[in-house]
Amino acid sequence: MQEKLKNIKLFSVLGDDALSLLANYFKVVNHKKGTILIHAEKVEPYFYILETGIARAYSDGENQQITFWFGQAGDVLLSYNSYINNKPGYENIELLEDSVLYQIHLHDLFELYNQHLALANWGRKIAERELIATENRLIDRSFKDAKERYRDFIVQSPNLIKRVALKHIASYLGVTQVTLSRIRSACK
Amino acid sequence: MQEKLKNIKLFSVLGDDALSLLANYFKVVNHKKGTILIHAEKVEPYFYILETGIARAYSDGENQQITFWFGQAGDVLLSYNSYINNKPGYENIELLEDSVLYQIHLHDLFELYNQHLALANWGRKIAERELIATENRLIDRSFKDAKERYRDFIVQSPNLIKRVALKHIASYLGVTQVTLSRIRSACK
DNA sequence: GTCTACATTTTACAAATGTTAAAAAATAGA
DNA sequence: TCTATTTTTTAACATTTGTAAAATGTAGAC
Repeated sequence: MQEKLKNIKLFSVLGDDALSLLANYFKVVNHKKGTILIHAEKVEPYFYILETGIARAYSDGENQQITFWFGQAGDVLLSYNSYINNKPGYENIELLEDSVLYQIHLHDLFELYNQHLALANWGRKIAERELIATENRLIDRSFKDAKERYRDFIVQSPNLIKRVALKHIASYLGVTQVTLSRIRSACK
Repeated sequence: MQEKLKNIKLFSVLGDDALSLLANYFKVVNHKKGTILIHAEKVEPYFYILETGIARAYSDGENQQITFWFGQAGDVLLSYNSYINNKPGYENIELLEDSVLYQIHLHDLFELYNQHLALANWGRKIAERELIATENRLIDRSFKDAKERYRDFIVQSPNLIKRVALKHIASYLGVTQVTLSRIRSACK
């Protein structure tokens, strides 16, 4: 397991001692495309890292779902409100492809955080990086119009464009599918 | 200093040992209204906690500034990209009132993170909480129209409505000042 | 192949928001 | 208090985006 974890970029900053500790608790799991790994309104007790596959996080509204995050190989999947506050989360996470994941129980992870300094700081950086990315997306919503956001998305996530339904990309970009379709036809 | 820090909610989860460690490095600083405490495009080496006052974080565009965050008493002010990547950040942070702050050098803070387990986990939670708040704001941009976002803002941040210029609130809500003005006059 | 379900595009119209400019109101300093 | 400056509002018009419904495209089951 330790060898497998070593291949994940997220773990590359960790020393062998931290890695071997983690390896004791991580477990490989496989899930089919369409699996809802994390459910909104529930306390979800697992922390996952995606080895292969694609995932999306979304929230349910009255008439629509809003996809606000995509996960790719090496990314962390979890219910942040479960993780931080031990309370039901706001996000569903769906696997958009058959996936292989590494799974650890939050209980174990927190135990490790409280035992191992390097791991606690590693966990800190995971959240900090995600925060910067999210804050930048929020800022882009104001600075850039939908066309620019779509163009940026194509450049920054060419692999997602190919593999993810446009309706999900539309809501990720903050527009309806009709608007995205208009943008796409104007680009031809 | 330790007694002062104890009054900040952010520190309430810390034990006396962690707090006294921190207290050795934190320093009280005063700044006038209008001070730009954190500059975009620069590596900013300090981590601040606001004791009294109000602050806003904004990014500069070609024709406009986008305010994407407000800080109040007890909140953390820093350049996340300086903090995490030791690289120039994207945010300016301006004090909107005369303020009292606690200041610590990032170098010292990281030293503490690498010495003290409880502090490393405390730093983790700071970022995690901010992440949840930011992610929720991003989701709200899609689910709610400007009128709803304004109403929510009034309810959730009544103190900011009173003390912050409407032009800043407009860009925080993701609309122009003209649109916010229309919303406000329709609410009367 | 044909059927079915689902995804995407297109169309026409409606609603929301942006742009620009100007007026009005509020505020800070002298 | 008065002036100068800034903030906020208002107006007219342009643009973007949303909504609903129909048309088209796509993939898999049979």
